[in-house]
Amino acid sequence: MSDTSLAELLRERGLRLTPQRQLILEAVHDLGHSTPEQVHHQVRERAAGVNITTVYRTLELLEELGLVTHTHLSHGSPTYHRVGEHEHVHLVCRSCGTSTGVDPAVVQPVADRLLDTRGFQVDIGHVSFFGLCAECREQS
Amino acid sequence: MSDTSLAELLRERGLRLTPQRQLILEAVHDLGHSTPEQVHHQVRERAAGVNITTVYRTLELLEELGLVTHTHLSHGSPTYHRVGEHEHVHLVCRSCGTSTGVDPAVVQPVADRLLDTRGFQVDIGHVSFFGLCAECREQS
DNA sequence: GTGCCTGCAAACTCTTTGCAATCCT
DNA sequence: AGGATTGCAAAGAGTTTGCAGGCAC
Repeated sequence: MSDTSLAELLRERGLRLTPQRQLILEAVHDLGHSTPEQVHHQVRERAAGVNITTVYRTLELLEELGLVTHTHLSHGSPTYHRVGEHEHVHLVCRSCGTSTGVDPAVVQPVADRLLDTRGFQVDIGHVSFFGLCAECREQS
Repeated sequence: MSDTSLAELLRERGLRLTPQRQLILEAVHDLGHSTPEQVHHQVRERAAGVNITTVYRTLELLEELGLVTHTHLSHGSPTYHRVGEHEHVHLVCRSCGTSTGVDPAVVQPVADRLLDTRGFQVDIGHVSFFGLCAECREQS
């Protein structure tokens, strides 16, 4: 069904449905959150010829279409994930690097307050918190 | 006084106090939040010969010493700022790119809750929210 | 004097761009 | 057929590393 909506969204704009675009969208859905390089790897398991350049261009396109979004976590690379029901807040551990998701409802009160006091509309799907996860806290 | 603590921290580790290190720390303090390149520019106004490499190495060192921290905002480059009283949460507008600071107390309740429910200790000095600022919301 | 630091240049990673060939519609 | 799309290679940002000379201590 995501393929259907992809095809429709593309057609609306006079763009084309290609195997690469289907595979890349599928990879983002399957992987949860992932960097362009991780998406590339995943896609290559199915279709070896797909170029990293195409991954970048397609992720940008999918973002314009509103099918995926990206967030900047700790290091350099952005991570992409699907748009939709499963939006989440990232908890990124600065020690071990792992990233877990929590229900965005947790930050809703803060988002509401910032909208009231500052007029700033927080994008709840893009929130990341850095810090220390439970395991790493125990070790130190 | 920050110079004093810099000197002490360095000496404790057998490291040396150099003009570059003083200038770079000062630049971070003066600039608020800034990228390595911005720090480099600021430092160069006082001492033209300082190399960008040194800026990178020194920022990393200052972070180890606990004098500065960095956050990843929207695009590629990280932004550094001093550690201390003036910690703040960043509100980054995805439309115009501006970044404003708010009192971290705003997210304290969320941080507390995440510590309770997940054991995750949020680093309040590193929080960034993406979204739309008041001005950009009006325009659309 | 010792060895930490710096500057320079080159290497590296991640991402973008130009262009000709290819493929969707 | 016709123009969007891809792959390849090269160019670009941003960052890191190696090494020889210089400087803090």
